[in-house]
Amino acid sequence: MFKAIDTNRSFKELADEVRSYWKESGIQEKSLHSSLGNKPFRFLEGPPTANGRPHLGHAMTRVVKDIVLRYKYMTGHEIFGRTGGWDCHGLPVEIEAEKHFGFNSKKEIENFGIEAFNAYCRESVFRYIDEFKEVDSLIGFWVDHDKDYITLNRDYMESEWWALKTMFENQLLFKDFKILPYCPRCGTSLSSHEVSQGYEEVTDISVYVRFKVIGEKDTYMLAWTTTPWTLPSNQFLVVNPKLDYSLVEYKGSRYYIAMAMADKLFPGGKHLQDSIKGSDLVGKKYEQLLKFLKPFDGNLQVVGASYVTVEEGTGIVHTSPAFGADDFETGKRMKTRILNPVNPEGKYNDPLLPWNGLNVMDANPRIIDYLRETGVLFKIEKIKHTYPFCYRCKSPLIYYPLDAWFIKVSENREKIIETNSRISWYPSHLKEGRFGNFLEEAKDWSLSRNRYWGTPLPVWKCKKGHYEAIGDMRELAERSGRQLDDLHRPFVDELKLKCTQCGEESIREPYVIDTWFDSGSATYASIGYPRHSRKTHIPVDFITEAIDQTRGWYYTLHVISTLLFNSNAYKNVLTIEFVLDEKGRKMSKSEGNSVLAIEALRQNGPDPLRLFFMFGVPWKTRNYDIRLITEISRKTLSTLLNVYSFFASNANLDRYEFTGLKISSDPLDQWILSRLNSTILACNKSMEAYLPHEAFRSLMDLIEQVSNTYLRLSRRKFWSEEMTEMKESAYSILYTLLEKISLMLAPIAPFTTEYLYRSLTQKESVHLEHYPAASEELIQPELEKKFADIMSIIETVRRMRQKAGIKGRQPLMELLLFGSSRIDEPLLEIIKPEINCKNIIFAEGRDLPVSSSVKLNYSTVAPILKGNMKRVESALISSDPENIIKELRKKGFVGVDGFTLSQEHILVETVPKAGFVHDRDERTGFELFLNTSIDADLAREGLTREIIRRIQVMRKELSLEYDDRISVVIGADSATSGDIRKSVEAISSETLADSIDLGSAENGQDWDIDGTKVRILVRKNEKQNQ
RNA sequence: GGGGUUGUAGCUUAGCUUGGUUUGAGCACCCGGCUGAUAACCGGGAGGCCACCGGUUCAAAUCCGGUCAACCCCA
Repeated sequence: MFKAIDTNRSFKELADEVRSYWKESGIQEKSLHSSLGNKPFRFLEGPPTANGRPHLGHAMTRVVKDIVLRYKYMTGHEIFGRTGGWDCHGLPVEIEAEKHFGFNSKKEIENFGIEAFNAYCRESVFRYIDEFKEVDSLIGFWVDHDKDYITLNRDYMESEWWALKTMFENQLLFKDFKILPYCPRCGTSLSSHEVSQGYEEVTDISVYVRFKVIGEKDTYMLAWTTTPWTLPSNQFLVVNPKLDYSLVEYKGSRYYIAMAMADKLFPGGKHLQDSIKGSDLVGKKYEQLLKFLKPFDGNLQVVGASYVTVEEGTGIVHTSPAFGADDFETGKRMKTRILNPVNPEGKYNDPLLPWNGLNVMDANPRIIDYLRETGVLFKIEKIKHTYPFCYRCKSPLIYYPLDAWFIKVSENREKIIETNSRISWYPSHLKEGRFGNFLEEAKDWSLSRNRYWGTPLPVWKCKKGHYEAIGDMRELAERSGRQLDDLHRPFVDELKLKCTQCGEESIREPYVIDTWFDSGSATYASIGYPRHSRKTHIPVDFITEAIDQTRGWYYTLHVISTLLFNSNAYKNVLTIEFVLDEKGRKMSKSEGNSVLAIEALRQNGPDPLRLFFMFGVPWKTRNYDIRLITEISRKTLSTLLNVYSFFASNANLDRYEFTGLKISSDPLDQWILSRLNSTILACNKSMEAYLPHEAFRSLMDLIEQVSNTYLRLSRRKFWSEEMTEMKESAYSILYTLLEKISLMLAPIAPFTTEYLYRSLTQKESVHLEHYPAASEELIQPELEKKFADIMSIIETVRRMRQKAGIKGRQPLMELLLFGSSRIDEPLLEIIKPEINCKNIIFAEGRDLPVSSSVKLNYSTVAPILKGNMKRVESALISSDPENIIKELRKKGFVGVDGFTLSQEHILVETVPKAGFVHDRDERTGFELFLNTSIDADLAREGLTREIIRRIQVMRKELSLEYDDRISVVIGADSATSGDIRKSVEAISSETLADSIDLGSAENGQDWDIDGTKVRILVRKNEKQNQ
């Protein structure tokens, strides 16, 4: 027996039931701890930063991961790394903690105590992890959460220490300056995340100043800046080599300036030279503007850089490497030392400066005065712009050079570009595009953070400045003489070493590392390499995350793996776009339009949501649309369940049991088996190519055809009482369809397919089975094409019926097909009932059932006939049009009233003969003529169908079982009664009526069949025991 | 300013790799039909300068160049 199902249950309810079954029977564990084969497949989970509740975007990436992993399992892979992972460190966690305690400075944290502060951070992370796990369970993301990797675990951090030590020893980890957004009042740098919270629009004073060019008479370079306080430390001027510059004479002096800005700044100025390329200016030397500090060798010259624009300013950029990131890069490129006259409190600290001791912001107006006095100030301008302020204390940030530890990425660009060439990107444009471009410009990775909650940098420094890296806990214990349980701050800070070089005491560099190094280390640290595992999983086969990870996790994984292992970190990477709200806006907490995963699951159930994520390409944004979600699952899951329900109820009545696929000669059966196997082939191909959405689309098409074509056309087979060969074959095919579709859809909609598959097969789980392989010998592309042809013809005939105003229930005598091709006889038998036509006749060679008329084509004939037009026309009309046409066909011309007319002169019009409608089927090229004459017999058959139809409706309204028998009484006028009497047999066999009586049918239902009134009474007969 | 993606009906989209009938569906609306599984289905109506301009070609939604718009990344 096949399990009867209720097709009206919600998908959420159904999923809940399946989930309980999985739990009770340990299905998930079986899948996680077993394998259907031994091909290795390595996965790596991108660890969410667990500092917020999971939303729809999280849900989508988890669904995509799950689909790929389920597919890989079903295709006989042993999956490594099928676990979760959690990114636990970092500033976002600290900020949460600061909010909790009400802190707003580092000093407060330190007064409170790093130990207690970090203890709170650790605890807060785990609060969110529970909800992630809950979502994973609800949505069916099967990973082994007992084996999750956690970046704050000792083993994980030790792996990172190993990596950092390795890098240190290979000179890949080094200390340098970095220009960071910095708050002088708080004495701390800010992360970009923090900076972005503090932008404000302000009005500032900006200055244009002129730098005297050496060796060119009375000639200056004009530069613009909003930070006059950086002018004393000017070291370079930067131009864009590709931009056009002008030399302009203005008020007796000459100025270099970007051509685009020349007329704005020098109205009426005389252009001495235009279109000077920036590259031609490179190398020019100029005099120091404020002659206090001593510049270094190679300073005070023009250099080129592509970041210079003419959007604002002059196209010539004043550069002080201490106080700007671009500036700093320029300084580094020019291999100069940095001129920094400002101390960490934001005050000048160089006695050579007249403004020594002043806060730089306060010094600004004084410097402007000085510029004016010395004649180098060209112009002052007030501007409105956005400027970053400290989000804690509101004081303006400056960019300031700080000590920082870096990973040497820039010098290894070629390597990371080369390892990128081994990666398959989905979509492919990311490889050379967004990601590739980013690699081309890869900068050294600033690793150190002056914070508390993170993996401590395992570098110690002695009093003489010798550095040393420690690779794991045992080494640390040996060197320090103390054993630690926890590598975090503040415990690790207390350990002092003895310098191996000089014997002096070493203390740890006080930084923690960028949390992106944590997650980027997952390829090896998640398995505790090298202490707990001798092998890494590098490169893993597959990762997938949202688009923002291009510059995040994808990048850090790639860089670390390339530097440490000289390998790409992953072979295949699928990128997912964001889920937007119903109006296409980005979801955000502040807008209040973000959707929590758990809510979406509650509302839709897991499978409809999963299908929604698979509808359309994953790397295009999609709008969260509940109506669309419902529609997709209705067309697939609901349809499938209904097909099953039909199958099960009929098969149970027939006591059918599946004993293998039985293929019949029926082309309908052969066709659907061909479609099935084509689809299996397509799904395998798409899934192999990491394009699960394409597999889903193929499945949607197949499900549609199974339901609306195969099953609809096969239905009659199931009505025969005995088990015919045809019927058994159809059952076996339907069973096979349901089985294979369940298997193919299982990775995408794991709950519903489990329900369906188990109801069908009584097996343990669809998820412990192999993915179907195609029986290619059953694929018949020609037959699939022929079916598309006959479907097209059926549609065309239905259109013709409508044109002629004849219902589908009214049988017609014949359809004539004119065309060079033919349709196989068995396929004609499929068409006939669909179009309700007794005969289909190929009429090629016969005369078309049209009457033709001929008339003059006035525009072509006028020059020939001139004044004889009227006369010739009447002669033409009075002649036999058939003869005219025949002669035209034969000779190409015809004589009419003394004139010779050819084909272009005569218009032939055809009209279907009375009793026919005509249309052309575009797909097959057939000209179709449908005979619409209805004689008394046909009319009676039509009436019979109408009566049957009414009785069936009434059966349904009485909720009768398929095999319930009835008695019928029909009341009608005498002519109609006469017709019905002749059709009693047909009516009773179609409606399972034991008796059809003609009478008054009191209490029966009244029907109006196109004006004919009938009253029908239906009564259920008691079942007789056999 | 640089880089990338996307633009097909009111909405969601297929087709673009490899140029070849009149760009094909679904949702929603209206009309008609069909239905002994279905929350369905079928036909018709209305709704497309395939974003725009140019080029290649016998032929362009498709290939190439440019423009515009939206979004994303970077500065």
